[in-house]
Amino acid sequence: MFKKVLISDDLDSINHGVQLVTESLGISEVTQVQYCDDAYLKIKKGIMDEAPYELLITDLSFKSDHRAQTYTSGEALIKILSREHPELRIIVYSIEDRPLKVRYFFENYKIDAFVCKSRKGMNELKDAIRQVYNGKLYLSPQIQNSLNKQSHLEIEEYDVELLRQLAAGKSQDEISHEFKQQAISPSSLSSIEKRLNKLRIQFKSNNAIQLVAVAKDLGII
Amino acid sequence: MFKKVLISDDLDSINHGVQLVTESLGISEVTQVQYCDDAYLKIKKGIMDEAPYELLITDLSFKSDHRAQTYTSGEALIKILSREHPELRIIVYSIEDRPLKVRYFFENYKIDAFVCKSRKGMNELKDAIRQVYNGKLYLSPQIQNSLNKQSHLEIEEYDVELLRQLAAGKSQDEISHEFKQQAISPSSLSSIEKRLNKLRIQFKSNNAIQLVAVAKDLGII
DNA sequence: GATTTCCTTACGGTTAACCGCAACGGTAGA
DNA sequence: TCTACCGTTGCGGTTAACCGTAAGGAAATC
Repeated sequence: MFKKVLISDDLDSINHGVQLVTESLGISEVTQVQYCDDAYLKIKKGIMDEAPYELLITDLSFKSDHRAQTYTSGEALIKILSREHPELRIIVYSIEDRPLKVRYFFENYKIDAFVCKSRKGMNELKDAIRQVYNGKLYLSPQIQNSLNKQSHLEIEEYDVELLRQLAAGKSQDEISHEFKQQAISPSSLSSIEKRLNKLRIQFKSNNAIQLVAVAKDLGII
Repeated sequence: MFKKVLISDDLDSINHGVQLVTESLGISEVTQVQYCDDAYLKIKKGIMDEAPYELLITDLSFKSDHRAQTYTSGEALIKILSREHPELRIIVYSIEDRPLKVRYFFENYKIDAFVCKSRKGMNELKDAIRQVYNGKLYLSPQIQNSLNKQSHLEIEEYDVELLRQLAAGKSQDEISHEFKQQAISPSSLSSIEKRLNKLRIQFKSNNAIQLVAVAKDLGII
């Protein structure tokens, strides 16, 4: 089993719950932090001391407070760590359960497990730690279909940007000008209309208002 | 100190964290549940057995799953309990920290404390239990200004319904008919236009699309 | 090299949203 | 009682969104 594990979650209640899980697995050295920056520093220090952490269990969302932070989210932390220390195993433990988001993390950052905080989250986390220790990936049962569905795959970065601009209150005409200026293609008003029409059909929406609402529900924007 | 306490939170990690707090206060009989319906039944049973729970510590948001529930949220649970058993002390332990929401619970349900899940949530919860035991109210420091009513900007139920209908893809004309049918006043297209205009100004939105996006971000819908 | 296909763009017509103005009715205060 | 005020409703004009169609161009296919 892992010997040295780092737990990173801003909520103290959760941190204690996770610590309970690691202890039940007989992991000797477990450290808790409540800020992503602290997690980063602990991991760096572990490597310098030649006693590196083998596993990071981290939340995604961290409330900001008076302490200024370099890494303000679990994603930022995972991003830098997965690049600088690809040998570090990472388990995401989050309330997030939208398939698109889950897949995003596996595809972009090579995480080892994604466990959804839930009624059975602690048991799932225990399973996840075991699986990851054996070199396997782990996904909470409720999101196990997240990795192979291509239904959401059709959304491009362009569409996301379009939806973001809409949600920001821009008119289609303004977006057209914006895209022309940024040399984003296609940029004509007509193309933007057509693309939005496609998205409306895809997401079964009556109009742009509902479209943005649905996109927000799905975590696309 | 309290002798019999009920903890209600769907996340097992949190439940364990809260249990740790109650144990540290020397509370002998602590029960955990993960569904609001279970909380309601336990409390009813306690009264029937003439060994009632003195304190309920509950979350607000509960994920729904395969189990059909009568009470699907902490609010529904608190609503019924505060009416049927006003002698029961209630502490809300939630990630919610928006002043309007916090004040809403104090004004409508006579809760005894509102503790925000946070980095220091467990300590605050401990303080809250002590204060409530001494017959006082408790508020997490970060929301202590929530109770003074400064905000005339309060959103009415009517506005929320309007925004929901918009987000569901209804046109203003359709909403007008809908409201007429349900005898919701005002229902004229003109009034709906005017109300939406007011909301747009209030939330600094350019159009209905951005308005719905902002409302979703704020958790209004 | 010609044809097909896909994408971008343009344009006109229809519908819905947005905006200001004014009329109506209920209410509270003079 | 009169009047000022406020919220609701109706209406006309302007703007933006929506929708179908078609022209133009690039890449792909044959």
